[in-house]
Amino acid sequence: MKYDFARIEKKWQGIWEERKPYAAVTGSEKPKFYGLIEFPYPSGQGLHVGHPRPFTAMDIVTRKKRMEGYNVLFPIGFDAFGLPTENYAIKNHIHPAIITHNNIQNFTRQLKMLGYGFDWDRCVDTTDPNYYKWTQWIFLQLFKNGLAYKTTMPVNWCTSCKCVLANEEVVNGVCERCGSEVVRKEKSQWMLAITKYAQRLIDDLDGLDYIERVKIQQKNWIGRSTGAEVTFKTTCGDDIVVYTTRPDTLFGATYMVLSPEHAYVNKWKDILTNWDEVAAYVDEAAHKSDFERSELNKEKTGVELKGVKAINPVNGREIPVFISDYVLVTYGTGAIMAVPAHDDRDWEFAKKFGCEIVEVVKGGNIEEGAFTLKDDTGIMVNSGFLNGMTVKQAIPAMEKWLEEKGIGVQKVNYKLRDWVFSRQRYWGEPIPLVNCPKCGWVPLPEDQLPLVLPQVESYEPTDDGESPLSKMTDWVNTTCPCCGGPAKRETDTMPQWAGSSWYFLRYMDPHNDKELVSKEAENYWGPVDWYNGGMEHTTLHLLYSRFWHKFLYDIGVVHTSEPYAKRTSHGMILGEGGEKMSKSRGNVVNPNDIVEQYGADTMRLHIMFIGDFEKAVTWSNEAVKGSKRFLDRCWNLMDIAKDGEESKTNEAIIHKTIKKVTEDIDSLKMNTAIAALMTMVNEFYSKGLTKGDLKQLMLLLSPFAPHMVEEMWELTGFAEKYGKMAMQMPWPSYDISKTHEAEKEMAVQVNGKLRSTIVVPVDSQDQVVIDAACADEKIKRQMEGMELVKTIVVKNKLINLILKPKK
RNA sequence: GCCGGUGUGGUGGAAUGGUAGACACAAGGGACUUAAAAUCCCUCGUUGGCAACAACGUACCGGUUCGAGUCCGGUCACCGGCACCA
Repeated sequence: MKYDFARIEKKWQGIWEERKPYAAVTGSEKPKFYGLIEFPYPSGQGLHVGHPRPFTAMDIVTRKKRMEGYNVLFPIGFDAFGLPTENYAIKNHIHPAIITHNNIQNFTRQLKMLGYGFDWDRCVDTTDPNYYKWTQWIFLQLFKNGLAYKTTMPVNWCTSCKCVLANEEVVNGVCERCGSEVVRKEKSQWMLAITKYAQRLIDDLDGLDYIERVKIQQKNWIGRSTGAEVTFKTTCGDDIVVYTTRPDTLFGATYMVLSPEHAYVNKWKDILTNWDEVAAYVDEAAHKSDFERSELNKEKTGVELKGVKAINPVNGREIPVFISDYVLVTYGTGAIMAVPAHDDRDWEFAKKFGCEIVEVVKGGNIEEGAFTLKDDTGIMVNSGFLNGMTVKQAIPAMEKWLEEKGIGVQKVNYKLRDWVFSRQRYWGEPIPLVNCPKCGWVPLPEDQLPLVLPQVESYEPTDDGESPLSKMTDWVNTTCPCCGGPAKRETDTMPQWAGSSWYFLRYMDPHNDKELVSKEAENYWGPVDWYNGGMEHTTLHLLYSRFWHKFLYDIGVVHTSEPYAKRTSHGMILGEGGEKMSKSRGNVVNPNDIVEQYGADTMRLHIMFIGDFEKAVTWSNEAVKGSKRFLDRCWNLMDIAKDGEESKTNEAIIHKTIKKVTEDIDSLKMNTAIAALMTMVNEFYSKGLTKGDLKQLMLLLSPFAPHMVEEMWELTGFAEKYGKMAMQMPWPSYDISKTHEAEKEMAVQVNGKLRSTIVVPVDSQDQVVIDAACADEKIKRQMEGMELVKTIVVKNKLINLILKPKK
């Protein structure tokens, strides 16, 4: 009988739909396993070939866990708010909700076509009011706890999306989503105080089983540094506070720089003798985007604030004060002490503006460039009481001195900024706050949630930066929940990252209309045991959701301070030619086509076989055939398998393969697991097999090719015999003593070079092996005129004979 | 510039310090077939040789070791992330 994948896959998908073998039961006696994949954005293009890679891997992991006796939660949902849908709505005049609904249906159909073992009854949709009710609820808790605040600040403004972006959404100065220019714009925005969690977000990484590069990337992004805040007096009476990581170089501070946005610039307006020049520079800087500012880093610019001098606290010297856009207002105190001898940027600036350069760490040539040390062993000079110390000794010495004099304190700084949370767009969760002229920002009472998105005429954002919702006067004008007076609703919406920051909790209890998740369900399922997702989310979704989860932990909603116990990441799938798949290159592979031509099981198997899961791989349509051929060969084994239990002939290969596949699935080495299965099948063909042997193959293959295996399981009578599907059987176990063949081929080296191989009984004594090696014809030839001085035997692997010419 | 990662046949890729190239794809040869597809068998790192075999070979240079793709030091190339963060 031929392997008719189309019929088989349709048949079993129907059976699974009906019998629900993937349903997770909250509170079962079995140990729980919560495997999670990043839920997709239901785009109009449908499933991309990039989706099945992580989905299939976690599907295999969870299928094996089920067979190992775990109560598995493997859920799916849709992260459906977002700009592409909104833009499509604008263009085609269809409501985003309708588009979303259609796209979700299409995705659902495609995901079911691939045979994933999702518990569909727990499917969530972030745009469903029953879902975003709880997104809004969490926002209200953040607000009530002082972690959501509104402030006017320069923000990243995408000129094309007409929308504010978070720092994490700006890549190389352009919008991560659309690639358009991002400019600075002063706007009043809702912010989330993620920086209050910066230290915990770093510290708690240590206890987590995340792949190392994720931890490193998150740490770098949070960017913790330690140093000191030092106060400089000025001739005008105001003190300038700076942040420095190198207080030891204070004697070398020959000038100061404030950022153009520093509050003192305006405050000193009347003192400055060159105000016009200063004002012009400030104005110019204000109109540059962050990108332009850093692009122009070839040449430092700035203006001296004439009329004010600062006083270096260690030597009392008066030093000039500048403004320059190389000092960022958003980091530290927005002001620096410049040490041109030991900082590249300060050196460059000092050369251009003719500032004094004083060497305070010996060893460089400060005429040619700043001497920036890679270690802290440099010796201090020109530094009064620090002279002769190493940098390592000088830092605490100076910190102590500053502290005693009351002019400096130790300080920790982070690069991480608070999260710009509001968006001037329609297709997002409404922010459930009301602005009352008397009471200020007032949260909506929780019993009024969800605050449903109103129907609008046009979703088009405006150039003045107002959300489309602002035109809905009926909706905007409301009454203050606090005093009952007239008030206005917030018209900005939440960013796409909101709904995805907690969705894994909703899966635990998706239909609860009283709480976002019940205590019982959260206690049972939390935390997520294994979360796989893309590296591109490391400093976005992954960081945001850790932050929200910590907050939920603090207010007692969840019982763990971290959401995910384990995090792995998959590599990208590249198009033919090793390039990123894109419509313009015409190298996009549609999973539909592969499934139609070869079947879902081949698609699943091949996407796992293609290469190292963590690395980028190139898709090849040609190579898919090999995976199909393998499944055909598995199927055809039914014709040649003889009746009987597991055979002695195949015992070693079967036990070896069980061991290999078991270990490889746990470490996501699906490619080598499949290679091992292929080797076993090849051996079955050359040595013959029994139904008992085939049974083991079917069980091992079941997570990879579930449709085909269930059909084979039925045809070979095992379904009837056990009254269970193959996927419901226990995972095969191996006996380590049965993984060895009776005889082993061992390599024989002479002076480390392979010269021959011998076959000896497994676990032979060293002397037996050496004797056998010396008796080998090829080795005998090597030994002529030589003397054996040493032997090295690696059990069951090799013998190395060290020979030396005879005297 | 800083932080990660990678470099192995024609291709995708395997190798706890222990027989480099498992497992596949492609290619070539053969069987079956009227023919094609499918299937099955054989060859398949480079050089020399009919062969047995020998020499060379995991980006490059050096080191440690009985033994290095793997460990150490240095160099080059590519990929990803961050980047005027004081």
